[in-house]
Amino acid sequence: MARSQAEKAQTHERILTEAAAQIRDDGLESVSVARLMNRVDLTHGGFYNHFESRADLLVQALERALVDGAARGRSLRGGGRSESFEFFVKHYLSRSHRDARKEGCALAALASDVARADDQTRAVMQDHFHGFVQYLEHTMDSSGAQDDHHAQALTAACTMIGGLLMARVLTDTRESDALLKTVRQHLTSG
Amino acid sequence: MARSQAEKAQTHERILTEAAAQIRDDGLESVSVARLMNRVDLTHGGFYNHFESRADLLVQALERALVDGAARGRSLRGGGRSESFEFFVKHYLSRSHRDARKEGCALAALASDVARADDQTRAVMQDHFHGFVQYLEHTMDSSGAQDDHHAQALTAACTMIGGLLMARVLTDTRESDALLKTVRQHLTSG
DNA sequence: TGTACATCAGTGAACGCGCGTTCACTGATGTAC
DNA sequence: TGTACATCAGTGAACGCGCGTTCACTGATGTAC
Repeated sequence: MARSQAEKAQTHERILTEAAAQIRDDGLESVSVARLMNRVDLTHGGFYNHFESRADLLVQALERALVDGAARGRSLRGGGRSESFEFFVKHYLSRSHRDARKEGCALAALASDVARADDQTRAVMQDHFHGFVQYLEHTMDSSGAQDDHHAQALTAACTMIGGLLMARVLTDTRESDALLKTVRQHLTSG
Repeated sequence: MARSQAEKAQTHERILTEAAAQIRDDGLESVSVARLMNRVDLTHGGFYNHFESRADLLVQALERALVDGAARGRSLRGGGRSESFEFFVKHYLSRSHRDARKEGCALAALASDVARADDQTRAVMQDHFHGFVQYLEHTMDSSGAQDDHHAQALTAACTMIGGLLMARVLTDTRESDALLKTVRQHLTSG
């Protein structure tokens, strides 16, 4: 039942993509090797042809989750001239983003998990957090204001991540919607 | 080896306090019944004299973690007239709070975990989030400004939780310190 | 106050289960000639 | 192009282990008389 090299690469990709979705949906610790392999229609033994260990997979899946989450944001902006801070905030703090954990920003989905993880894992998220802040700063630079854009971008990033997280915590949909709206308005009014 | 009723209450308390510290330090899923009981110098069988199940314990431990986290903030304020927004933000976004997950704010420690938990669990955190926002609003009401304090308190809460979380993610201590300082200044300059 | 007894907090063996990982095996792939 | 063979992706049984939960047991507690 061997497969070609191209097929192996595809399999690797499928495992990683599934794991990345899984950890955003249910946390780093929710991944079980056998269950993960079943979801991509394979048996568990083959896992070790692709990854050294479960821990190795988790680091790679976190990286992938962060990339996928950022890519989703990028796809929204498309080719148009929609790279405004307001546009980005509006989509980041939207009901659809709140309700799509599996496809959404991995910074928010996994912040608490990674905050208690080892250095290697935190370093992966740290890099992507830098990218997130830099993008925000970039959208601000094209605006006219003169203030310290880095400090503003850093704070906005924390507000957005915290806001999305708390919107996902609230059980009352109306209240969660209201939180998103309030935070959105606060960020785009200043 | 039976114990008096007073001793039972003490045991219950010790289990709950230990579990509350444990989940803030290492997440809801990190609790194992046998390990938890060992940490309070008991054997695992006795656990079910105190809790219906592990899931039951986790809900109660979350409640306790949130209460303990809030109590820690309250103890800082002491009896003095230190209930200013600035004072609270300064301590919430401090290095010592960042480095004391076990004793710190459970909203930040468990936000991602709870965001993906069941309704009952999320409702527990929701209640405490309300309390957190109300306290912030209260500290603002004593200030002179006229703006919408509820909206400001809600946004500040998200910024503080997101800021503390990301400070814990960053592996570079200097950078983490700088993040805390930047967010602190941003919150207390407006 | 003293005795007889029901209660029940805590013990530790046992249960069935899913976990991460290993490994002998299979058969298609892809290379050497 | 055709044949012989090494490689290696994927299979599935097996491993030892820790998990949550149950239960018969123990002996101090605390009540009834």
